[in-house]
Amino acid sequence: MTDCFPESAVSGEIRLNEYQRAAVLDESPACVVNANVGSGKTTVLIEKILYLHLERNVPLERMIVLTFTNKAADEITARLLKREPGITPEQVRGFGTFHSVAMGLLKSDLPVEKAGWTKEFTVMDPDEETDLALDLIAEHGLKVKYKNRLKKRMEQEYQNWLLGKEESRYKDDLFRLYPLLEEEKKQQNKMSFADLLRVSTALLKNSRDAGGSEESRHPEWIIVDEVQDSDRMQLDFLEALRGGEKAKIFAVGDPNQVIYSWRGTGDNMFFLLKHRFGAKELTLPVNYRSNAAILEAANRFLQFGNRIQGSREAAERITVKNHYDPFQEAEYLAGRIRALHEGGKAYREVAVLYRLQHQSEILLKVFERYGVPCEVSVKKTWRDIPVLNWIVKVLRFSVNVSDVQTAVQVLTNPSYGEKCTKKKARDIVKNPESEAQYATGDQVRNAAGKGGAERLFWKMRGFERHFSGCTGDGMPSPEELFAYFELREALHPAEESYAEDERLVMDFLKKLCAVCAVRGDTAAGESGNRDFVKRVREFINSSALYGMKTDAGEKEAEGEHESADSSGKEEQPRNAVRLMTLHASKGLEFETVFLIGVNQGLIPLRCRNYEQEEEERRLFFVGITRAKDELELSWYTNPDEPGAIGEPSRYLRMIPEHLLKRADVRDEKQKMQNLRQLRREVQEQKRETQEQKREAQEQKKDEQEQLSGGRNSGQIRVRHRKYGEGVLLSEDDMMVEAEFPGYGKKQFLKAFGEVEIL
DNA sequence: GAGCTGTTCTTTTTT
DNA sequence: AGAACAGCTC
Repeated sequence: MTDCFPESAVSGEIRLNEYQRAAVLDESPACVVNANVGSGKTTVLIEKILYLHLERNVPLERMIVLTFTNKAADEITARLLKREPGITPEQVRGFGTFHSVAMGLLKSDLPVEKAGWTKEFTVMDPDEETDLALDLIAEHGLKVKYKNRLKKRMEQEYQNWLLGKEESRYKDDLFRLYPLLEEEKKQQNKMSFADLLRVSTALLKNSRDAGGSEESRHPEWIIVDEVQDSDRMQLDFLEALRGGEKAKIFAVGDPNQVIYSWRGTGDNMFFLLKHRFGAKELTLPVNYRSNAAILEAANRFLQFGNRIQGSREAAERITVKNHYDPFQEAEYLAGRIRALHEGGKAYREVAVLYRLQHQSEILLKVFERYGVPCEVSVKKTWRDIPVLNWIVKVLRFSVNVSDVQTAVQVLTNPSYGEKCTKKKARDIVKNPESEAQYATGDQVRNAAGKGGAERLFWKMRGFERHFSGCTGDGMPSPEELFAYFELREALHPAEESYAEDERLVMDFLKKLCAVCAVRGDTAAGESGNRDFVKRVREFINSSALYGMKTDAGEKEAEGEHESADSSGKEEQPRNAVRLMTLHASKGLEFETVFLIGVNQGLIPLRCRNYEQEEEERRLFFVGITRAKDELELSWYTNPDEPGAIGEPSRYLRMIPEHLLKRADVRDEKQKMQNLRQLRREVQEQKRETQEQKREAQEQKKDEQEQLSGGRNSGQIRVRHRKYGEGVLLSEDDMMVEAEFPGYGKKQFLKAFGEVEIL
């Protein structure tokens, strides 16, 4: 029992401890591995897959490997490929996030028609579902409370609705909205993220109950990473996928790292899964990451399982520092990190963690001033880049002409394409003149005389017809696509941003064409779509789930030009200090970690109930266990945070004194002078962002007004006894809206006769 | 709409 | 604790 894992092809140079080995070799029908923090969880997963594949002759195609995030999915395939370079993409088709695997099943294995969609369905943006819901609320005159928080509400109460509850807890029409929304999504042949899971689960169950399940439909093995992060729907999906007892299930997770239960159900999914599948529980108790002091502290915060065993000798104590306020601390950190760097520490091995997103603002500003390279971990995808967001929508409608919502969004975009009101866009989209003319291509020609909006609409409508013949060598080039949609005009060449927009769009189209071309070569045969349109649809769908990486955000990196050619290669993390929230830090590790703002009222953040407090405690646990060698915790005498008080967090008292090294940083008068200026700047910046937010909100309001009431563009003057003369903005049966210089927009009930139209 | 009172939420984020 | 919203009356 003490010998190492057999040095066969399976283990190669990898050495596993006895617990890891037991997990790899276990073949119970269901097994959950309680993997302590830093215990080599992913290694076990990889070795398990290779063991099953190479030793037990389970084809990779018969395994489903599920992760919660794309990042984790990428890591698994990358590590697998490193061990076994011969593995093809075809073999790991069943590897991915819950959502992408569900989509794969719906596209190629399950009878999605039975649920009301067709195989050509597309995937919705999360925001789009909220927009669609708002349209339906208006259309059907539904009464729904808290409309501005609709997205959150819809997510939260969706489960209840699925469980057959009749009414929302707010006693409004929300539960009448769900069926309407579902019907509309079927009409427009598109699915939300939740639909992908829900519908595939239902269809899997259905096919099993029908008894006509072919063997191939059920995998031999289902392997799940980070199960503690899954929700009820994902558990249902697993159960359906398992198809009774046909597949064996192996799941890895850590109940002590549940930090997202606020968005799912309150239960700890690790134990829920264990009980639901009657799974055998194994543990991985040995931590390979942190030094002895950090682990001993972490053990005080363990909520489930036995203590974490360390693998390293005792070392440095944990530093606890008291700073006057965030500004003073930022300055201290800048100096401290620079010193670390001069001592040979790589910036990328240093992380600053905090509870709230906006705590990064001060750090960013001060670090910049002191020349400490740093990066706030917020990933950029095409969704954050307006022009790409638009072009994706153009393509989305082009490959799914039922998706009228997207068509309207494309046509009404204020920055791209010809300006078009929502009303007009709806007319164009909802009453496409004669289908026969469109079929002959006449519409596109006729539209030449009409507005650009109509032209673009017919281009999108005609996309499938125009490119349907394209296969193999006949694939269109990015330039052809650019020309087809007449993007030169649509992107507004007169605008300052045109050059950049054109570059972004061309890069995107190049990527699209490259992927479409490759897909055909490697995946020939039944699953290889010979048809260009089909491939574009596939690309657009997977990028909806994947949030496709863009190189756009990378340019901001410092003055020095890094490798000019970043094409193809995965973006490499810049050598910079990482700033991130505790949540974002999960799964990462750093040599040196600063955890800031460990004040009562911030860590833990004010809690409503005991469960919330427990989750805050797990969050703190996750934070301190990111550190390998050096951990520094700090609290403020004068925290800026509302709700936080100038006392150390009670979590600091939970760490035994002999593990700590206390050091207070007292104010230095001279530095305070320096900081006053900064403080002013940051406050100004805050005001600015607030203003921007307000403006954005007002713009949204304007759009809505434009939609509801016909806007009067001719300047009609009005008079009011208090506000004087103003301009009429809009008017309907009940209301008059006017703008008065010095008073802004005002609305009046017509019945009161307060305003006189001149 | 304006103005009032009472209620609810505020943070963390992935697909 | 304070903002944002719902629902009421005028």
